[in-house]
This record gives sequence, structure tokens and C-alpha cells, in this order.
Amino acid sequence: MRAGTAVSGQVVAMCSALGDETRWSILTALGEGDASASALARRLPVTRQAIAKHLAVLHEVGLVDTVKAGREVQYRVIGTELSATARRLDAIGTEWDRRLAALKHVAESL
Amino acid sequence: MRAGTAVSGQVVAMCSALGDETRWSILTALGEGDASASALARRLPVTRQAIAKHLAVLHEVGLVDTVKAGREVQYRVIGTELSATARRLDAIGTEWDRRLAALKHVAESL
DNA sequence: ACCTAGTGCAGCCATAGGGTTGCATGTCGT
DNA sequence: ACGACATGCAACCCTATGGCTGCACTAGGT
Repeated sequence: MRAGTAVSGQVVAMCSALGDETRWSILTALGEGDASASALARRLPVTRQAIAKHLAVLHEVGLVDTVKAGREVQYRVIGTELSATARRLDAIGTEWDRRLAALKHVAESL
Repeated sequence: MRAGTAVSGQVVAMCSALGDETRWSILTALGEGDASASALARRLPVTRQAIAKHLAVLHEVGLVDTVKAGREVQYRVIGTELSATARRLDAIGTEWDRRLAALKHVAESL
């Protein structure tokens, strides 16, 4: 089992989506309850259109889902994808540390 | 216990660092063994200076560590921070899904 | 029917950041 | 001592992208 396996582009996209403060503020806001883009724009210091863009990228990577409620579109946070990539990252990190421990072991056996 | 806790800036920085393909190629390369910036520049299709910049941000978030070996600087991947943030992300994702399940439960009890 | 509120789309601006070249410095081997 | 290689720093270019304004459209409420 090789260590340096090419990381799925999905992981990169997910991390890229999570690498923005505004997006996290949106996610945490949604964590307190479903909301529409306009509703989010009211509680956050950014425009609705900006929020709409962010919601688009969040939806792209599967972090949020849309629920049509009448004329508005409610957004809802989904934890599944996040947890999945988190586990992949954890595995990678563990693998690195495992390799490091092996290196250390070799060094001490000299 | 509230769900929408403000996410640590460390997590955002880490995700931002992981949101770049080139950085991942560097990390996976380092996963196969320690290497200097110049050594990495030889196997990757980017300049040494570009790699140096990436290594700087990776070092910033604690994904790599430096080991001075004579005149060159060897870089080494560290899994600890990655695993730590991965667990935090997993917890957040689980929390979201827990909330979602609760919502569903409420909906069904009507 | 009309007004209001929510959404979508397009265009524009400005900055961040990934990538480059160039040069100066520093260190190892011979 | 000197040449070769590794690093550090600075300046620069260009694209991606976060943010905005503006407009057209649609769907509810009264």
C-alpha cells in the first residue's frame, strides 16, 4: 500500500471551498437553521449576490443542499461530505506520521 | 452545547493551504521521502521559487517541518496537524447531520 | 390587479495569490 | 581558492475570485 497516492480532486475542491472565512460564516449561520440567500444577506455583512456565489460553490462540493420553499430557496448544511473528506484527511495524516515513526525507528537502529 | 461555534482561523488557514493542487503534489512528493526545495523543483513542473512559497505556507500551518541538512534545507511532512483539523471537521460534519436528523424527527412527529 | 420580496444573470472592479525571472548570498567539494 | 549548487529576497505579470451594482424575472400577499 503506497503512501503518496494522488489526492482526489474532490478533496482539493472541498478544502478550497472551506478555505474562505465568509463561506464559514455562511456555514455556521446555516448550522443554526436553514435559510435563504436573502435571509443570510440580512445577518451577514455581505451582499446577497456574493452569498449566492458562495452558496453555489458550497453546493458544488456537496456541503449544502437546496430546498425549495415556495418562492424562496432554503439552503441546508449537509455534514456527510465534510465528514467523509475529514476521514480521508485523517487517514493521510496518520499515514504520514506512521512513515515518520518508521523513519525514526530506522534511525535509532543504527 | 451550541452547534454554530465560530470556526478557528487555524482551520480556515489549513483548508486554504490544502485547497491548491500544486501544494498537494508537493505534499504527496514529500510523503515519499524528505526533500529540499530544489529537489522538489526537479520532479515537479514548477520553479523552485514557487515551491519555496508553497513550502512557506505549508510550514505556516504546520503541515511540514524543516530539517537543516548541511547547506540544504530538507522538508518533511507532519501528519499531526492535518489529523487534528480533520477530526475537528469530522466533528462539525457529524454535528450538522445530527441536527438534520433531529429536524427530520420533529417533522415526522407532526 | 398590483405591489412587494426573492431569485438569477451579467458585467465590472480590485485584490490576493500562484507563477515567473533575476540577482545576491552562502556553503560544500575539490 | 574557486566553481557548482542551494537558498533567500525582491520585483513583476496575470489570472482567479471575492465583492459590488444593476436589471430582468418570478412568485406571493392583499
